[in-house]
This record gives sequence, structure tokens and C-alpha cells, in this order.
Amino acid sequence: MEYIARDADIAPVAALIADPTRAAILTALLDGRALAAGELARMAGVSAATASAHLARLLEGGLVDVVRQGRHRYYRLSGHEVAEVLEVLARISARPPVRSLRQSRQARRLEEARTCYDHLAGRAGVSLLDRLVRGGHLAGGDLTESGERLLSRLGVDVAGARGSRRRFAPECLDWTERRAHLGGALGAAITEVLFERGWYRRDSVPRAVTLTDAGQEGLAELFGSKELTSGTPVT
Amino acid sequence: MEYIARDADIAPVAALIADPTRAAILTALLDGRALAAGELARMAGVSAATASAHLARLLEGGLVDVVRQGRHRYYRLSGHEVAEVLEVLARISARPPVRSLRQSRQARRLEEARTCYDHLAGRAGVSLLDRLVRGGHLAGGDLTESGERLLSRLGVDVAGARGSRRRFAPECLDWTERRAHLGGALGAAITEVLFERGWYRRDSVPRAVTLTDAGQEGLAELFGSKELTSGTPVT
DNA sequence: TGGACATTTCGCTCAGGGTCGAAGGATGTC
DNA sequence: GACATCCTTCGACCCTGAGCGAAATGTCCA
Repeated sequence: MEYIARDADIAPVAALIADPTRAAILTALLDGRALAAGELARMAGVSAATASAHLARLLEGGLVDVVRQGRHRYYRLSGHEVAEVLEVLARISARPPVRSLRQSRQARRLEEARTCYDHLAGRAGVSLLDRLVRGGHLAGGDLTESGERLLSRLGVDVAGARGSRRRFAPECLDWTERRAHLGGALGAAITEVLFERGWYRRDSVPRAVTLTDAGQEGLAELFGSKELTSGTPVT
Repeated sequence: MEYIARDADIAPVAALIADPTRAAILTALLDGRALAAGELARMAGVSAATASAHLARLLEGGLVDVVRQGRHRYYRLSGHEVAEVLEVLARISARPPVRSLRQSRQARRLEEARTCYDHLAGRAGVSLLDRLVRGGHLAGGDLTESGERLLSRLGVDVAGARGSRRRFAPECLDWTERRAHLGGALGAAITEVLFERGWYRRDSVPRAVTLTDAGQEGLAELFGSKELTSGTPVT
């Protein structure tokens, strides 16, 4: 008597991620932006022809979407579920050894503050969640009344996030900090505002972001300066 | 100027999952039990030699552990992180079409109640989380006082779960229900007690479990019979 | 219309790895 | 001690798929 696997067919999707070049492409797209095919080829260190073949397979497999704009084709991850797979995989994968000083600096920036697809991660992300919870703004996986007020004042589209089919405010485990930061629709909505306001800015290192002076002031005012200093050290 | 990927090396791990036979083996181990090499070969539909080669690679890659017992070698997933990867992957993978009536029955049982590595999932898992939250036993990702009382009465080792390095009570998204059930250390501890008490029993279908009469009574008493009838339909 | 650029398609080469049967170890049983 | 059982190793086979250069397609600009 044979068993028949009634589970989802995970092997084909895993095979798409299993090639080093495709993994590099997917990782490059992990910050949520759409990148041109040529740029992805350069980042992955292969010829344009090779990258094109890989992108065609990723498209066929539904892991990426494409937007045609003139003679460019911009590729991006097809959704946050794909980003989640990459994050979870990273958690059980070996981190390659640091070779140069430059790499070590890049690594430190990523640990400090980065985007996890479309929401804030790293020490900054963990600290943000901490402040929301400690301040009584977030409890039970949902915003409290004070949380609603706080985020409305900030300009976050809470109603829109609530209406999304995506989970509202799930914890997302950080693969550098080993602690949770805020993910889901709410995490994305907050992060969007942080960029709009210029409180965080993209770094030259792919997924890294940096806190601006305006952001430092803004966050201090938002949470009260006491909260800031008593929070996780943000140097 | 080349970018250097500072991220974890996800391709090798993905490659381990990318082979259909290895994926079948890993899926067979997804219920947390340890299975003998020969049994895994039979389940995956390959010769003993082939399965042995695959198991050696999975072992080398750290995805499984092995326990030698006499002339048998029992393999199991090396930890819940591996199970999580498989679950997340299943979420974005196509489910193969149902071919036979028998398969359709199996599928229905898995949707009703199954284990997600070491905690309860499916409609039963979602319903359990619902009742805990609605009853005010679980809030803000932690047990309330009433929750502590309730689970202590049931015999759940809450302190032990809290001491674990694993996250305490994270929500785990169900790939059949598209809603959350209770995972983490607490989810595992509760599920352990449910089996010990004989309230749930393993089914003949690999990861499926069934609610026993004792379980039906026990749960009704635990949550109050009103809660049971007003909960998610459990037919 | 012609030329520059971005991307894909084509044709080809080549390495890696999945598969099995048979043989070799290791362990328990009589 | 001889045999059966469980598992791994070995040798051989075959096929998928990653890679590149060159040419074709499509798009923008003058």
C-alpha cells in the first residue's frame, strides 16, 4: 500500500530558489523594488542572456512579476509571501564568512536597520515593535485605542491595512536579531510613512536603510523622549 | 562596482528541498516522528539505495537528524525551523490536482485536523486559537491570568514552554484555512497534552489526527459547552 | 529612416546529480 | 556460528539544466 503525498508540491518552487544565480536575483529583489533585467544580470554576475533565461523561469513559476516600461523590463517579487519564504530559508542557512572590511561594514548596516521586503527590520525594526508594545499601543496582535490615535496622527492608513487580505500585525522573526519585529499589512503601512516623511532613507547597500536626523526627532517626539532613551540601544 | 550579497546562502538549502524525492521524504517527516530509512524509501517510491543517498545529503545539510537503533536508522527533521520552511514553501506552491476519491477523503481529513510539525493545525487548530482568544485566555501574544489557570489545570507545562528558546506563542498561518493557528513552544506543549490525554489520536493518513469522544467532552468542559457550539463548525 | 541600447531567442557545450542493481557492512535471531 | 534483515557504498547509466556568444526582436532618439 503506497502513501500518496497530498501535500502541496514544494519541490518545483524550491528548485527555482535552488540555483545560486536565481537566489542572488531573488535576494536582490528582496527590498521590494523593481529592478531592470540588465541590472539583475550585473548584480548576479552573469551575462544578460543567462539572467534572461532565469527571469523567464521565475516568471513562469510565479515568483516574480514583470513591468514593461519602454525598452526596459522591471522585475519584482510577486508578493510578500515570496519574501517570507526567502526570509525563513535564510534562518536555517549558513551565512557566508565575512571576507573584507567593506563586507563587514555592510553587514553591520544591515543588522542595524534594513527592510524585510516592505517593512522595517534589524535592530530598528525590533526596537519599533518594542516601543509600540511597551507604550501600550499594540496588544494581542491588534492596535489599542492609543495605538490607533498614535498612527493616525502619524498619517498611517490603518483602515487600508485592516482591509487588506494580508495578516494585519503579525510578528516577523528577525534573522539577525533572533527577536520579532512588526510585519504584515500594518508593518508595511508604517514603513511606507517612515519613508514618505523622510525619517528613514535607503542606503547604498541594497536593503539597508538609515535613520535621518528628522527621523530621530520625529520618533522621539512620537514616543516621548523618555521612551527613546530607554528603548533598545540605537547607535 | 559589484554588489556582494551579504545575505545568508539560501541556495544550498533550497537545493536540498528541490528534488521531488527529498521533498517527499521531508514531507513524510513533517509530523515530527522519526521514521526508518526503508520506510521513507517506500513512502517516496524509490529504491533503498536512492533513499539512502538522499538521506545522507539531508543529514550533511543539517535538515535531518539520525538515531541509530539496532539495525534500523531512524531519521527525523532536525528542528521546528525546518518544518517552518516546508510550511511556508507549501503556501506558495501549487496543490496537485485530486485524482481519486481516496485522495479526496485524505485531503478532507488533513483540512479538518492535522499536526503542523508539533502543534495542532487545520480547522481544529484554528478553532483552538479562536477559543483561547475569545475566552480572553490569550492576548498580546501571551497568556492572560485566566489562560495560565486554564492550561495549568489541563496539565500543560507553561513554564517549560516559556523557558524554551523558541518563540512562545506565535501565530502560524494555516495553508489550508488561510487563518492563523497557535504555534511555537506553547502550541507544541498544548498539543502534547492533547495526545497524552487521548483527546486527539493519530490517523492512518500521515499527518492527520482525529478528535476522540473523550476529547470532545474534555474540550467542551474546558471551554464551557456554550463556547463549543458557538465556535467554528467542527463536524 | 538609421543607429544605439535593452532584452530575448537560438544553438551549442559541458558538468552535476538522480537512478538502479549488485555487493559490502552491520546488527539481531535462531 | 549461520542466516536474515536493514542500510550503505560502488559502479554505471542517462538526462536535466546552467552557461555563453551570436543573432533576432523591440524600443527610443535623432
